[in-house]
Amino acid sequence: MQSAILELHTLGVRRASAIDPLAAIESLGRTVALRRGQGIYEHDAPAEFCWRVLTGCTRSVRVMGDGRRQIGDFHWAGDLLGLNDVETHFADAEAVDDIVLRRYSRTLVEAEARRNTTLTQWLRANAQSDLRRARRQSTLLGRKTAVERIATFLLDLDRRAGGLADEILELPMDRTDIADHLGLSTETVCRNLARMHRGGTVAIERLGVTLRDRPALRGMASE
Amino acid sequence: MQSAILELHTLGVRRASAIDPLAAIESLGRTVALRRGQGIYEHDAPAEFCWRVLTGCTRSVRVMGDGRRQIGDFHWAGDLLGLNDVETHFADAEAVDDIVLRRYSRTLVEAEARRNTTLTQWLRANAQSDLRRARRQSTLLGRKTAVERIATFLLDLDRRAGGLADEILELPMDRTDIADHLGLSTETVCRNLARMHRGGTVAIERLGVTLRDRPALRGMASE
DNA sequence: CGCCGTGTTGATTCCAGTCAATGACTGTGG
DNA sequence: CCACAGTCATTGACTGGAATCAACACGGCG
Repeated sequence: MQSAILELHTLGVRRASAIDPLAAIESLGRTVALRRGQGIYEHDAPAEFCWRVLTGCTRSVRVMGDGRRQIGDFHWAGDLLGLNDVETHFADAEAVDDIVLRRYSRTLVEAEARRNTTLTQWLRANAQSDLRRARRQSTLLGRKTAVERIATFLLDLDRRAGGLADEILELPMDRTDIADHLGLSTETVCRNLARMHRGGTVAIERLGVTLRDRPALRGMASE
Repeated sequence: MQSAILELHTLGVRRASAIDPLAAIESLGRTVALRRGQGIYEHDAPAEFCWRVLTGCTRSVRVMGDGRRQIGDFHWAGDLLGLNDVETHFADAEAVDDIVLRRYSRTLVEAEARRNTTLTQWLRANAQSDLRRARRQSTLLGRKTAVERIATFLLDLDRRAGGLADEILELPMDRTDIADHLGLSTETVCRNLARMHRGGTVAIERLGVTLRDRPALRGMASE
């Protein structure tokens, strides 16, 4: 359990505050490892736990009756999930690759939040930050073209990863996941990546892509 | 200022708690009336105020460089806006029709939130509720067809309005607003409404529509 | 070595967008 | 009271971008 927190601090943690907001209940958490594709929680199930990603990547999926999928968010080391689902979970959560999570009782988090104002404020900020990204995603899904969506997606990942010059940008999720996140088909994702590749904007690697021309990519994203 | 709150309680107020969360600072608010089309605040401007809709309807708009619009949300009597924008506003807000708002200083709201736990909790719940709707909208924009989007939209409005049998469902926004909310063109909105009309699912009225066959509409929405 | 899952590419279809014209109302001023 | 302009809604014709359908390539692994 100590190792979990220590490990966390050695990783590139996104949006993590200097002080761990869940420090007070950290020792009451439990570390869980899952293999790629396994489920973390399911839509409509009681939101008994929330989770912090320690290593790996997860996805939040909403599935329609006929199988159409929409991936709301990917979560990475340091991110929390399930925290903003009131009563029941609002989506399925699944492991994109092999992951390690730390699990906390929501009852405990909420109890702690009632006596710790800082935590409550932080929880609100967390919800607001999720909201901001969801709104940005709406613009992408409602109004952007396929190229714009893909360029935006790559730049978002790049920003999170630190935007290192010629480093390979790892894409743990498969083309279907990317497509379902961007409201496209896998074929359209492939074709546009191929086109960017031919144009010299990106290079397609074994486990990801390398961004060769970020300015061009920013142009394609029409932010 | 008393009249504002009284008036509020005489309206069909959505998601309003029995106790007004902003009661403590209600007397420090200011009532503002705007004509249709006027702006309330602008994207990237400092989020100095938040607002409660007393009468009428507002829209939150994100505009891309080339003019493409995405309307995130419509807000109605009882709804708060601008509350979840941290530091600066994340969208433009405009009056859909003639509206009356009550304006509160965000500094005061935040100050009150620091000493009033109930308010803090409520603010978080507010952000979560906005988030939930934004996520639902993502599924709509990412994966639903034009008919499904329109049917979903109509049923959402209907639910808010109370779902009265043959009452006319007022649509204060124009077709462009609906289109920009659903990620469609005005023509597609028109054509599909016309098709629903021909099929007897809805009737198209002067200032709105009447839902003639809600079960059929629910089928079209594929929720 | 050959299977299987994933990725890529090609051919074709189709839903929704675009362009264009017309119609229905509203409000205004003569 | 009516003519007119302006706005918004509707409908039609055509186009186009992405989806769908269909092979095929490739790498990992039993």
